[in-house]
Amino acid sequence: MSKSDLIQIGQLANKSGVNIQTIRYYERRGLIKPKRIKESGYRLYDEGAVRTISFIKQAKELGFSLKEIDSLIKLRSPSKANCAKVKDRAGLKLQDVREKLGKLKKMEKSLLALIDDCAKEQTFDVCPIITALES
Amino acid sequence: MSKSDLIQIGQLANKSGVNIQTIRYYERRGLIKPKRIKESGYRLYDEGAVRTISFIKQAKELGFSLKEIDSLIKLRSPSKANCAKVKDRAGLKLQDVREKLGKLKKMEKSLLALIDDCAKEQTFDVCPIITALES
DNA sequence: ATACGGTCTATACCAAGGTATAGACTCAAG
DNA sequence: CTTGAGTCTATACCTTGGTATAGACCGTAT
Repeated sequence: MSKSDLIQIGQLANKSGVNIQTIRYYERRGLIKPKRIKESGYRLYDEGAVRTISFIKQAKELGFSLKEIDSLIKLRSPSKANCAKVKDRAGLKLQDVREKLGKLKKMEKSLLALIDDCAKEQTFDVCPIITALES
Repeated sequence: MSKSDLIQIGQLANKSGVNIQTIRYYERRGLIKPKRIKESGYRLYDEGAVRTISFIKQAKELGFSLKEIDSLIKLRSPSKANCAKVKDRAGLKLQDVREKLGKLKKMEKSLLALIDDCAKEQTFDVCPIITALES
């Protein structure tokens, strides 16, 4: 597929596994926009759009809101002019991500422990899953 | 505070930083229940409830739905009878958690790269953030 | 015994993130 | 040149995860 092959919204929806209305909704929210629009009003997208949608889906699964995802997406293509600002915001996002990483690692550990203990047919007074995330 | 000190819903809400209605909502959803209930109907909670609520809050931030969190909580206290089932479900949750971990790590990496490149005042053709999560 | 804050149930409302429908227009195939 | 699938806008509706309010009851300090 060459760089200039543009697809319609239905194909984009298919490729990226979301509803057509959802794509239009993301557009209203400013998360994505078509490469170009025909005179008829038909939206035309490039391959990058598939990646953007799949990014949105995954970031959502990681607990980011559409607003946060928007600000992540907008970090793209920093120029000299906005580089400092982008760097700051990327730093903030990095903190978020690392916090989430820490919590998930604790959760992973406790699930492993649970599975292990279970194998030994043990029981617990205190739930190891819940205890895992104590600050 | 001794083991038998029970607190009222308002205190629980305060300690765990959520709304009183939210606690009652979680109860309706089966995520939490009071240690005991007075004849007056007043709910009384132990310290474990604070931990449960804080677990729910954190798991939500990690992108788990209340339904998923419910099933995580219900993994607690496996007995010989249900141990095999608990082990299976813990295994499934572990997969979820590891997938999320992988994605977050990619995100962390690309944020670091972004910050680094930004420091050198570079620009990009393709957004490194979005590219990061490609499967 | 009364006042005042906490709690109860029930019900209504809210925001985020979609999803569905109606009615009109587009476009490619026959 | 029509027919059927795809798309358009606009609007209404839905689910999840809460939050607020009303009206009644509880509990304790004065």
